[in-house]
Amino acid sequence: MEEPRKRSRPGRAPAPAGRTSRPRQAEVARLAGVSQATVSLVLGARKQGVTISEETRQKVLDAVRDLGYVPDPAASRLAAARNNLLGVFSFTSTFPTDVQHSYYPFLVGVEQEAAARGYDLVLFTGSSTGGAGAAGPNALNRVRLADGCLFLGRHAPAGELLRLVADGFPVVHLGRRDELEGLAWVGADYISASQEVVAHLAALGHRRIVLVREDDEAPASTDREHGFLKGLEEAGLPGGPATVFRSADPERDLTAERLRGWLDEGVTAFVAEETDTGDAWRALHGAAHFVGIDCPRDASLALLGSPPPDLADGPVPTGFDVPRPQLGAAAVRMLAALVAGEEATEPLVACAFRPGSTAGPAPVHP
Amino acid sequence: MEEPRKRSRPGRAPAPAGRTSRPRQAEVARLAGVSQATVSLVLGARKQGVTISEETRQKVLDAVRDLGYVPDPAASRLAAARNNLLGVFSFTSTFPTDVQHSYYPFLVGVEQEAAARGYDLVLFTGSSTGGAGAAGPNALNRVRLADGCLFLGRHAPAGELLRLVADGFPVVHLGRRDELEGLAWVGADYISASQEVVAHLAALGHRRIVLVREDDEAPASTDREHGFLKGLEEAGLPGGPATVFRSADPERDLTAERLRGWLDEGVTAFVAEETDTGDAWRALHGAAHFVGIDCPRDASLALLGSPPPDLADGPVPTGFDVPRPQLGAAAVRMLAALVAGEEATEPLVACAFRPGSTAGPAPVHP
DNA sequence: GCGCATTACTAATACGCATTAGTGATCCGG
DNA sequence: CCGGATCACTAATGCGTATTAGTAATGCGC
Repeated sequence: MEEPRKRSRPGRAPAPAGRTSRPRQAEVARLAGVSQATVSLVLGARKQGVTISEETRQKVLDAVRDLGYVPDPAASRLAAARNNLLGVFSFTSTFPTDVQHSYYPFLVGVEQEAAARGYDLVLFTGSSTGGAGAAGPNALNRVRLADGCLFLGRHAPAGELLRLVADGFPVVHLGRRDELEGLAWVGADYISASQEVVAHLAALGHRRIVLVREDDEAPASTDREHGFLKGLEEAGLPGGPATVFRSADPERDLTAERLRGWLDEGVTAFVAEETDTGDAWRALHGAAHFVGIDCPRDASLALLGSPPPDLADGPVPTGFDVPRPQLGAAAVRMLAALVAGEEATEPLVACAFRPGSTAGPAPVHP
Repeated sequence: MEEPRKRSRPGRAPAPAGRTSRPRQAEVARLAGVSQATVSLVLGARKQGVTISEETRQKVLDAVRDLGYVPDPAASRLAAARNNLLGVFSFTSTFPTDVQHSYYPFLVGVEQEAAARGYDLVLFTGSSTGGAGAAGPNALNRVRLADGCLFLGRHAPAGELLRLVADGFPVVHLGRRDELEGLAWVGADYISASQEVVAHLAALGHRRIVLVREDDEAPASTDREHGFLKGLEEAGLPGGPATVFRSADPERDLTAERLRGWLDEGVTAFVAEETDTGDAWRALHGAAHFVGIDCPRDASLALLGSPPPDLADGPVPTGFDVPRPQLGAAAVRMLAALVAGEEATEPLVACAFRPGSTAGPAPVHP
């Protein structure tokens, strides 16, 4: 048989030359005259029952100082079975050249909340997927190296997302996505916010209000319409499809004639939804200006969201702000909950009403 | 006595409830009908002698795909391997509320270059906030989880940085930092760029040029002065301390009288350095405006950098642009080189000359 | 057809730390 | 003064991966 000599250790290559190896807990333990486990106990946040005498504690801490010991995060995280890493995946590049197109405002909240909870962030770039990551149908797999992952934008392929969810991997989508069964998400409460804007207009005396929206089926759009109609109903105002103007190209279809027609019919307030392009608001704003409306004297305007950058210099529109940093923070909270195996937290984040200066009392009609 | 049942395993807390754990190499191995070691061999970059049959290789790769296996970064690191993660650490929050103060332009380049090389980025958070991420003297230590780390801003504590370097951990500082022995950095070549601006002015016929700078010792400042003086010398113009106006508070000290004095002495061009606050340029710009100088007819102005945001709407200053995205990319290139055990790459990145509209031919003197 | 190479794997670690069962001591009540 | 409780620690193990020694199977030369 084999004689019991010590195996010439497999498992490790010699340490890279020239690299002064840092002290380990074992060295600290030797210097302090205790066991490695004791060192770990002293250094680790006190868990439960374990008690360490003050004397031992000091010996260990002294040794730690003398040797300049610092823990190896890889080992800690491996042993603790959690990496303290949250993924952030955006299908487009996280830092596009043009900051206007970035998720920056969300990331502000994401970073803050993650930091507050002791998580670091891993940024995955789905767009490139060059180098190591396979671009194939499994491009999303790489996110599994984190404890959970946040998805930004509506371009993440549904199939892969659901696969992750089905595997029990914690996933949170920033932006409503409830067509995907089981996918956790956080989103802004456009319904309540839109309703509130209508209530504001109604309180100012407006009886006939029209919503201008683009022609898509995104939840963000239908929610706003929903809230708009709910607001009308609450205020006891006439609702129905006639109060909603829907167009695939508002800048072309929202003509001066149409606007004058509405005014003649007694409409005194107009509400536009916010979209990627900002076209609805731009069209409304443009037509009102063209017709020569003195806003808010002749009529009131409101915007269900924030104005596009090119109109940022104009008067502040009455409406609401999407609290992007708070959305980011809420997403991290939910993700952290899922990672911890808890229930998902509240998905809806309230929008802040913005008084603005484009809405005023309804003009007294002759 | 106890019957020989399996020890109720110490060493591990039960996995968080309800969480199906990610697949490991062991699961892949079982599915493929091979050993864990084989999986590791197939996935790892082919080392030496080991050979794997194409058939086995495929079985393993199929199993990897089916299970969505991704290596655990902590385990990889612990086993002395790479994990394709580059750290990004900024002492201040990476995404401050005000995008103006962010490292965004650098990150554009960092992300691109990292993606191109197959690295993902880990954003180490909690630098500013006192979150769970520990503020202690070892706040920087967690970056060791990554293969290397990029540091932004000049607030990273020197001691800890040097400790990382001394331990052989790949570190690159974005921004010159050569007072720290052994620290690799990348920075903009302010010397050449400043020299070029002076050359441009000299070519326009200016014979007397004054530099306005703030009163600090940052390399970015001294480099600009150095390049300025070098430019004068090259052009055969009078140099010396008289051509440099140095003030801790330029807006107060750079008075209209002083400016008139210079003009009377025959100075026809003024150069300001760029600083965090932009005060030098603001003072110069303000005084020139106050004195009623028609720029560039009466005198030329130049800015060694970019104007502060509040002056972004004014005329484009002649000077140079700091190529922030390229700096980010260069930093990643250097970091990747260090991780691969190669020599550091070129640390200096050239700035782009910006013609602008504030410099013109020197006025003909009576 | 026997030794020696080569091929294609697997077994057995080691990495550094966290956790928990176990083990002497010491204390305490009755 | 004995059994149990408490205290203060240590031993043993596992986390998931990389590496290397070992091995069975096959090929090959002479």
